[in-house]
This record gives sequence, C-alpha cells and structure tokens, in this order.
Amino acid sequence: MRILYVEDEFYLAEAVMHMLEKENISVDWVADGREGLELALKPHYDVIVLDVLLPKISGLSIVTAIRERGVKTPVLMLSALNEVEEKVKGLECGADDYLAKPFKTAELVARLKALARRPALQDKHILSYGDLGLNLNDRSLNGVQLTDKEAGIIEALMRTPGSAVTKEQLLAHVWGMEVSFEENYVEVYISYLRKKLKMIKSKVQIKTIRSLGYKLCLED
Amino acid sequence: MRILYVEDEFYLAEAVMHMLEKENISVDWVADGREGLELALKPHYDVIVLDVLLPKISGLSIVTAIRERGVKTPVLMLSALNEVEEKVKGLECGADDYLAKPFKTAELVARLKALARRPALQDKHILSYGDLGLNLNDRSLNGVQLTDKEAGIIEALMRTPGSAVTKEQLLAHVWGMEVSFEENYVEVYISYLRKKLKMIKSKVQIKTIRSLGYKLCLED
DNA sequence: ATTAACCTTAAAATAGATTTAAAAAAACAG
DNA sequence: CTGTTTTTTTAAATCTATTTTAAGGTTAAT
Repeated sequence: MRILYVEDEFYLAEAVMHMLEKENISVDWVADGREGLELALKPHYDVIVLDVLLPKISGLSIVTAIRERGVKTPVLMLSALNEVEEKVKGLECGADDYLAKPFKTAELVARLKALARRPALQDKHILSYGDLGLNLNDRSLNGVQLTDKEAGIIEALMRTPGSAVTKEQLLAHVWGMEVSFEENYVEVYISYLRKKLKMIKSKVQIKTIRSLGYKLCLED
Repeated sequence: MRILYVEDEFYLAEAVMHMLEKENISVDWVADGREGLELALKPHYDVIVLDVLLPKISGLSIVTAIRERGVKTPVLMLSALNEVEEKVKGLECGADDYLAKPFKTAELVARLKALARRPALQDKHILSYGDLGLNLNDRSLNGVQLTDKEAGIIEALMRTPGSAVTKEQLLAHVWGMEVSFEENYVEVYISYLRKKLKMIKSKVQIKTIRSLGYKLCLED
C-alpha cells in the first residue's frame, strides 16, 4: 500500500512514517500544502492523509480541490482533538474519515487499511476518463471552466470512451436535430477543447477519424 | 461528571461503565432507544453517549429529537468503524463528536472530558465557508448586516460549498416556487452581495457559471 | 497534384449577466 | 396614525462571455 502524507510537524511525521513502514506501507511525505495538493492530484496513492492545519493551503482546501477535479482517492483527515467543527467541515468537503490528534499509530494503520480496502467511491456528477474529470455540476474539467457547448461535446465523447462519435451525433447532442450539417460548429469547439486539454496538460487527446468523427484516446 | 449511556450490547456496556467509574464518571446506562430518549430530554447530564444502532429508536433519531426540543447537552455517537455515512449523518443531526467501534476506553474518556469541558454550545447557527461566517440568528455576515433576501441567497450558496446552484434553485429557495423566471431578482441580489463581500474584504467570491448559475469559490 | 475534409482564428452577433436608479412596498419609530 | 427609513421590486442601460459566422490555412487520401 502506498500513501501520501501531508504533515508539517516534523517529529510526528517521522515517527508515523517509521511505524507505517514497519507495516509495509510506503509513505510519500510532504510538509507543505501546495506541494501536497500537486501530488494529491496524481492517481498514485491508495489513501491520502492530510493534516488540517498546513502551511500555504489547508487540508480542507486540498480535499475540496481534488474532489472538484474528480480525484476519488480516499482521504483521511488529521486534526487536534475536539475541533468538532473542523471535523464536520472535513467530512462535508469530501474527506472519508477523520482521526483526532493525538492518535495511536495502530489506529491510524487500522483506518488506513479500512479505507484502502473499500471500493473506489464514485461521485455521480463526475465523469472521468484517463486523467480527466468532468464535473457536470459546475461544468469544470480538471478545475478549468468550460462553456455550455464545450461541456456538451466533451461529455458526449467521455460517455463513449474509446469508441468514435460522429459529427452528426455531436451536433444532435449539443445543438439539437434542426441544425444543418453545413455548419462547422463541431470543428470549432473541438479546436477550443484541444486548447483547454493542452492547458490542463492532460494525457487525453481528441483523435479525429477522418470523414467519421472523433474519439478520445491516451497520448502516443 | 455524569453521563447518559445508551447501548444495547450488554457486555460492552458493562466493561465501559466499569472503566468510566474508575475515572470518577458516574454513568446512567439504558439499553433501549425509547427509554434513552426520555432520559436524554432531562438536563441532568454533562454528556450523552449514544450507540447508533439501538432497539426501538436509533441514536440518530434521538439526537434529532432532543435538538429539536432545544436540548443542548453534548452528544457523542458510537458506531462500527468505517460507516462513514453514519458518521456524517450523526454530525449533521446535531451530534458533537463521533467515535468508531471498537475503541479504547482511554480515548472515550478523553473525548468525554473534552466535550464536558467545552462551553455550553449556544446554538448560534453559524454557517461557514472560507473566511466567511454567516450568522443565521441575526443575519450578519462577518459582522455586516444582511437583508432577508441577501441572507437567503448566500445561505443557499454556503450550504453547498464548492458546487453550483442554479438561478431557479435560488429563486425557489428565497422567493418560493410561484415567481416567474423572467424576474432578475437573483442577479440584483448577487450584485448586492458581491458589493458586501468586497466591503468585508473576503477571499470568497461568487463565481458565475453562465447559463447555469452561481457558486462560491476562493480567490484566484 | 487535386480535392474534400478538417483546423484555426478572429470578427460580428447574441444571449445572458451586471449595475443602477427609481418606484413600490414593508417595517419601524414617535 | 403618520412620517421616515429600509428593503424589495421593476425596469432600463450597459457590459461581457459565449456562440456563430466566415475565411484562409493545413492535412490526408486517392
């Protein structure tokens, strides 16, 4: 099992890492919120453990941010005992479990195992493919805002992962039946989307299949 | 310190009571939900400890019921490890802390003391997001007074942190179903609220998602 | 090489959002 | 009750993001 551990108290972090490694859990430790967020966005971890109070970006903000971008890795929050409000907020933000400080390492291990075991929670308003997460609630793709038409196109592509979608289908899905095939709406919006995918630095690409349509695929 | 302990597992209850009495905590133990509710309504206790699963009336229902009747005694919920949904529900219902089973008695004692120590929670309804705190009692946002409609709008946004709320939802929430979509009430009040957010110098912003609605987000 | 399909871009048009101010209604104080 | 103040509603002017249109450049297939 591999976890990401974001914690700014050095001695605590060291002690915990030592114990976890005995349990055969490999730990990536960072002390800084910003760095933590960056790593948390990668899909490498079985569980992410976040301290609530962190330099630069709080643990709560990290959970919110990664959940908005469709990252579903289980999150365990750590915080000083009795900060009940923090706890509630943590769970509301999308954390999966909570542990009050100070804690027994044995309990941490038990909870980590429980979290790692459980089936990846799927959030129904997030559609994902590769490293992309489309939030249908606020029309954002990995955090960047899409317009109505952009979201319509990428949604259609993401709902049929791997297989091609014709231009006519896309037109029908986003603009409705009545528009003529003459218009180049689809080409224009595919171009806009590719620009945004590049901006996100996604590994997903929109591949054109000439005289047929488009499909999503992974780089290479 | 005196607590009410509602628990249907006899052997667990006995063990816990034994430990707590050593700590000089006097315990009233009942095994039944209905009886538990009756006692919980009395103001005799420093803390109420509730198992979630109980005969007749669940722990969750007990919290809801006593909070509705204005009882402010701190509540600690007990439930099997990893039932995260239960946990969230428990806290939403008005419980103050949560402990997963199985637990170390030492931890239970620590949390009981923490709960008993804390100032009687005055039910000042405060909703928070980022650096904002909306006081629902006097309709003030970080000290500045809001009007009825302003408060209604920001409340709806703050209750779904991070996710978008449509204009129709806002209209329905603040003005009721019957108003037509033609009116620009929402736009007007969003404008007023932004002015007040600026005045407060909050880091929270109201982001518009064109043709969809609004959501709260942090600066940047 | 030719041609049809596709890509990109930028300007024009539009739909939707913002801001204001004034009128109407409601709340409040004397 | 009456006048004053605050809040809500209405409406119009302004602004802006998104969509549409259009045109010239690029690519791939025969």
